[in-house]
Amino acid sequence: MKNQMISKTTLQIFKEGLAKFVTFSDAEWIELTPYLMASSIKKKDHFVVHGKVCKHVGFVIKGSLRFYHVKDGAEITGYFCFENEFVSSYKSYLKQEPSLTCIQAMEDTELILIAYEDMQQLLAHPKLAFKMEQFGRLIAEYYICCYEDRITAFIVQSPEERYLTMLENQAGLLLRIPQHYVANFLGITPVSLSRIRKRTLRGPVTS
Amino acid sequence: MKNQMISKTTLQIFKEGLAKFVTFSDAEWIELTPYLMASSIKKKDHFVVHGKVCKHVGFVIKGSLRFYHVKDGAEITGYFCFENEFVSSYKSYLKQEPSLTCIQAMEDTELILIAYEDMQQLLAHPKLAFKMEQFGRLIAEYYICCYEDRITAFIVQSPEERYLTMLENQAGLLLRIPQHYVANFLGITPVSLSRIRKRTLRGPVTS
DNA sequence: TTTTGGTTTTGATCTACGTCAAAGGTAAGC
DNA sequence: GCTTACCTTTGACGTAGATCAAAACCAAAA
Repeated sequence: MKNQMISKTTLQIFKEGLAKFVTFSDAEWIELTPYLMASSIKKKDHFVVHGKVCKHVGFVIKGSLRFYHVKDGAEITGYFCFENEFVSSYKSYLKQEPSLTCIQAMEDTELILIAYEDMQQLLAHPKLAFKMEQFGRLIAEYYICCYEDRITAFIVQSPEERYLTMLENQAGLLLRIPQHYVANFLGITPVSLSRIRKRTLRGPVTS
Repeated sequence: MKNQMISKTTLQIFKEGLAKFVTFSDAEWIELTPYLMASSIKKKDHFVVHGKVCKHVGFVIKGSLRFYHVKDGAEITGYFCFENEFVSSYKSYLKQEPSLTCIQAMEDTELILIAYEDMQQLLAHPKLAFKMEQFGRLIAEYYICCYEDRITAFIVQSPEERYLTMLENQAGLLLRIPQHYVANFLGITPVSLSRIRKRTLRGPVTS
């Protein structure tokens, strides 16, 4: 993971990504930019590893990442991040405590990072504090909604139903993620997912 | 669900509950109080029902509630709230869209409520806006951490393991919640939970 | 082209959890 | 007390998903 200057187009993508949550004025962007870092992660390298404190929130400019846990020596993938999404081991980042998950790039990935300490400064910044608080609240609320849906799926749906709804709502992702990662994400083994696909006769591309 | 004046002790409990997130000065409390409502819900009555927009966030002063979904005519309980916790059908409240979950009092319950419109006013209030934003952010972040753990449990643990960790970490709750609700919460049927308990020989009170 | 490493599929078998139904328990109400 | 309503346990049995292992597939590297 190495850090560089932020290109103009990268910054533009970031601005557009943030616009869903808050809009900063040009003057505010000038204040904000010094706290941002560009970074790239090569495929298979890690954004954060188990046991280390997650020091950054990232915004994915390009590429993708997966979250996984290690249990009995095996990796279990629990989540994914793609372009225009934020990425962090949230609990670790928010509490600055060791991360339970690993986050690894699935492809060569470009990010904009904000370090935890910088974020604390921004939250106390005379000109930016209010909007940063608002931004933080809206992001957090956004993820609460996502997580709520995901928990509900585990409570009320069978693995097969979870696969089929994923097929309806996020078919694009299925084309981009190795199937055994998807299986973990659904809470089952790769072998079982293969069988579910066979019996439902509905692969991601079937026309 | 009926609303009344807020008693002094109720307000005190609320203040202490908030203190985990933000502390308001006496002057700020004077501004804030008009936006609060006391409310009570009788056992089995609903805080919000499926299909209706959730108009309030509540803070539980006394009592408990359960979240449930209805699937094929059956109720599936997915979450609980107890004293000193916030309660709302978050996605519905935050987006002001129809709720997918029902929230029902498991016991006679007393709450402090903030209506959505009032919250919007507070978030724009000249004196309180900043702290309310901060408060909102911290609450949301708190729930993100809770949800993250819950999702992880579904991904990496078996139902039996989930039960045993619940037994370790939240044994108190098991004494207060009917077992068939706990079963749903763990993602299994009441019959299966009964068998897990038998085979692990570890009920909630075994000494 | 062949090799290699990783992924998906398939087969055989096991088992935890689901389903249905009956029997006990327990607590509230009459 | 008895009744009623609701939980929990138990039994019998079905099934989806897990496990283990082999084969097929596929794409990148040599």
